[in-house]
Amino acid sequence: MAAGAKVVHFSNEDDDQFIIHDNKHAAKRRRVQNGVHESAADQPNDRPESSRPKAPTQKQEKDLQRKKQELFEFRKNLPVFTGMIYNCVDWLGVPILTSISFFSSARDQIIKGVQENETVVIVGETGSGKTTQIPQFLLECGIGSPGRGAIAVTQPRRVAATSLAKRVAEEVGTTLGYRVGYTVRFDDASSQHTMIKYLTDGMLLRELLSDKLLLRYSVVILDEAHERTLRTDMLFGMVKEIQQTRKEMVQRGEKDVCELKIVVMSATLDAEKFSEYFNGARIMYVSGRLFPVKVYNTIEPQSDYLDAALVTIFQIHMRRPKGDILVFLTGQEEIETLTALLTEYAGQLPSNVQALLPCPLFAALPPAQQQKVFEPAPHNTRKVVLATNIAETSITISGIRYVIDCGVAKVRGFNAKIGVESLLVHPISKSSARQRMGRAGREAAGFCYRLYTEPSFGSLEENTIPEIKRCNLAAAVLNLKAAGVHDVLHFDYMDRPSRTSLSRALEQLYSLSAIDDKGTLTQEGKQMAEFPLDPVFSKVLIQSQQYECTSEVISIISLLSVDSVFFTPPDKRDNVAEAKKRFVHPDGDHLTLLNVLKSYWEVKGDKEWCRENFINMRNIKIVLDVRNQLIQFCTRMGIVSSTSAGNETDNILKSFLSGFFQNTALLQPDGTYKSVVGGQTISIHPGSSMFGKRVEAIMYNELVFTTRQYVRGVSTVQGAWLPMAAPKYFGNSKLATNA
DNA sequence: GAGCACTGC
Repeated sequence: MAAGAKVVHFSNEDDDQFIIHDNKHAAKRRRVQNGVHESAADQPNDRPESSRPKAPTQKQEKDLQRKKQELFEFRKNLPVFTGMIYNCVDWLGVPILTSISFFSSARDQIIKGVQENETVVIVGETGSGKTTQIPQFLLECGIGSPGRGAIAVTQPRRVAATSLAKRVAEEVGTTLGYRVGYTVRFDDASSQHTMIKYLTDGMLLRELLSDKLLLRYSVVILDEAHERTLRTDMLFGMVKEIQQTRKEMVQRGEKDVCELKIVVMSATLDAEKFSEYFNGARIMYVSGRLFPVKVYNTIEPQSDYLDAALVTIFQIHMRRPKGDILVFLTGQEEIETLTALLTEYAGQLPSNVQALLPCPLFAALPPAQQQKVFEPAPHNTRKVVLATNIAETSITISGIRYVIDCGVAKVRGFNAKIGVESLLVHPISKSSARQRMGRAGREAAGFCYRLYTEPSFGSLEENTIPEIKRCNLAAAVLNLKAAGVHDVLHFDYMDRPSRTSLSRALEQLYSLSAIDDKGTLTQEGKQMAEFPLDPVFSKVLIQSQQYECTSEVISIISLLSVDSVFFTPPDKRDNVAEAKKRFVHPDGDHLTLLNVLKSYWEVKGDKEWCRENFINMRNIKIVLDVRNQLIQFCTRMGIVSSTSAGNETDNILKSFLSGFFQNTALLQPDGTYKSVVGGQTISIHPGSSMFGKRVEAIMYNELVFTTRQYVRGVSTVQGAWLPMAAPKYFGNSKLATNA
């Protein structure tokens, strides 16, 4: 390689490399001061209003039928409709035709498959139409019917559930919420007439609490099963058990019960694992509609993938035909750094070359700016989307023909032994790398540039570790107990969490008095499980009655349920810090957050005020939704939600301490803080109002290890409060005697 | 002195 110049060499590439001057120093992770964000406050997020679940009028009926007919022309050409169904694939994933496949359509085979088997695993690539069509097939053949029960289709994400329901309602020819509908948090477009219901997996878990055998459904379709979210994994175990129970009930001749069909849908080829778990369920493969993607790996390992990404972007830009580029990076900071560098270099491009438009994309970005990613690039311009993992599953962008994959991602972890969460950069799995690659082949043949060598790819884990094995299970275990699963240690998990992790969750629930020493749910535990909250928050909310500050506690819990009520454009960090100071309460973040909400109410949510104070309007709206929902739950459970602490703000903090007594730290003589549980040195996150302050004791909302053990959501507490907050926990400790 | 992947009830 020439001195002072840098090229990234990929496998299979021809030799004419585009060379730009070595920018290694420029690419260092410096904080970018001149970002590209223009407006501070985002646009209000207008959540689509659910249509009222009514039967269509005669006129509507006519329009609906016309639309249905139009859509049918498209539907009938989908692979899942008339394509091939394969019973098996060879080791490369290439389908092997079997004789049955030739005699009937894919549709008929799928129907037959579900009719003849209690559980079916369907593997289909993106574009096969499985998620929209299969529920309709099952409705048309009568497996889903008013007599037998409805069809539930679970999705890991809200947007997917709502948009799929809208589409399928049109295809079926019904008004949304009537025969086809959806149920997600804060938004329900379903009725007793709904036969196909799309819902988030979390929502089905909640329905399980009141309908323990899911009797209103005859089929449960678990979609996107390969993602292995915590909730999908919990559903696996629960529906498997329910299926067995209902089968036995039918065999005993009980009335008003039919067997439960389970359909597991997955995009990847790990179907054997699902099949094995579901007692050898039948596997069916549906062909998809993905275009081929040519993969390049670097010849040498890259020490700085950000730098390598920058060079690769220009290599593609100068030498490859039209088509937008999607770059996978790990986080906001990297994205902002690369956006700035790209803007800088793009300005130096010769005038005969098309322009380059960087578009950052990450979850914390305000919706108005996320929207820019979807707008087609201006004439003679190539769009470069710089994204986190959000573009791997949650957001699909059209026009992408080139993917650059850095091979790493930030992953949430949980060390059950010491009970600490972490957020660290980790190599992705092969399946994740394939998923990223596939983003280049959705509309035409594409190209994927991996910024790591082929042997490195070979050494990656096959699949991402399921979430259930790397998170705090307290909420999940409480949910299981409330749904009637007493023995959570021997529950039928597809991937069993470690014993340490389960024990820790049980211990935590015991310390919160949610379960007794036999592991049985207490009265308080039952109440805690009702709330759509982490058990710790539920505990605080229940305890707030004694401290007479339920109103404030509900507000603060709602505020803590979003990442941040502020929005920080990269070039306005100082201004944001300045704005935050206006709300600071000397006792810390809990009461500071409350001040933000109070101020927001005082100005009645004025948009200009929000802009001036860098208030994240999308998140404030979520806060208000959560708050309203919590008030509703309180009313239902006989908790007076309007009780206010007035000026007794200590009571608010004492309430929080009754749940968060384990999340406390004491000031050491050297000025650092040491956690009460575990005795670790922790640092207050720079985003906290308590940053740099020294007080006797602090309580924090969360502890996450990134570059250090950082605590966020921090407030001052008095050491003397600790034994009062958790007598069972601190009763014999030194702290209690000192106090 | 200095920083927060993504979902969901």
